[in-house]
Amino acid sequence: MRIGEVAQRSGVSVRALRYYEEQGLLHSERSPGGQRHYADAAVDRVRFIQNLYAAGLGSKAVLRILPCMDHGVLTDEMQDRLLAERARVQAQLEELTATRDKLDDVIRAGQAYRADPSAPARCAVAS
Amino acid sequence: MRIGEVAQRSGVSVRALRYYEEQGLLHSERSPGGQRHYADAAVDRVRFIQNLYAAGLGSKAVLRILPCMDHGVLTDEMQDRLLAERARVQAQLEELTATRDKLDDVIRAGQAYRADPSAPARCAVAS
DNA sequence: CTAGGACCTGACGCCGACGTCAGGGTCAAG
DNA sequence: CTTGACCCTGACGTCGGCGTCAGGTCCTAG
Repeated sequence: MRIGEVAQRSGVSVRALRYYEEQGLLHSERSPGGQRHYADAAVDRVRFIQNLYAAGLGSKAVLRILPCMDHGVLTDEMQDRLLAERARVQAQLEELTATRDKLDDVIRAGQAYRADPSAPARCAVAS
Repeated sequence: MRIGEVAQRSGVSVRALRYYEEQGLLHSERSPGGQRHYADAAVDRVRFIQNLYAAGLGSKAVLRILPCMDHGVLTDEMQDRLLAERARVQAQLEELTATRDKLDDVIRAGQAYRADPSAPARCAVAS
């Protein structure tokens, strides 16, 4: 499939796909005329890349992680990196959970205030 | 307390605090000489701002959310925004969880390979 | 009174992950 | 063979969240 279809299926822009290739994150075969052609698996790969970006990893970190998806092989160094990134993601998860809960607090406090404006007003900003 | 102490306690840079003020996220009283002075609550506020940033909200979104922390009052519009942002955070949480699990898959597959390199190698890249 | 550490206001720099524009080639259908 | 959709390679633009430097002020201790 060509780049436009990959873009559509994976939900990212054509420009982004070319950027990924530029960064060494995504490979393509070329037609005689120079156009990129991708295997079906590229779509999932792109989605995974997006996930890693969303998890706060930069393209360098992604570049360090992706090879083991290709080979299924894990050097000591790779394993360390993967574990380190896993830890980072886990930490992010916990922070995010706390933030969500805090948002819930604010929402609840506001609703309580709306129900009874004379009640104790301020919501806790406590950490 | 002055800006340096707030910075230290909240774990962000002095520059960042001035930036927050510039964006209308954080208020300070000024000494006669022009130096910023903060209430103790500023530290928690700053941490919360950081959390919201980490949750992927831009300063505009944060600016829309913070007022209700100050007043404890919730207009219809504010409530909608809060709920919307909560939903976004929740979605992020779920994506992140999936990403973490996928990382675990990769790690496990790699370890299995190391234990027995002749075993079925590739790990799943499936969405 | 003086030193030196903390603070002030601009204002420019940076970096990643693309957006966007220009100018031109490719390719399948009719 | 032509058309029109899709694709190509540069190369510059953007935007947020600060970092950093310059040149000057404040304030507290001794």
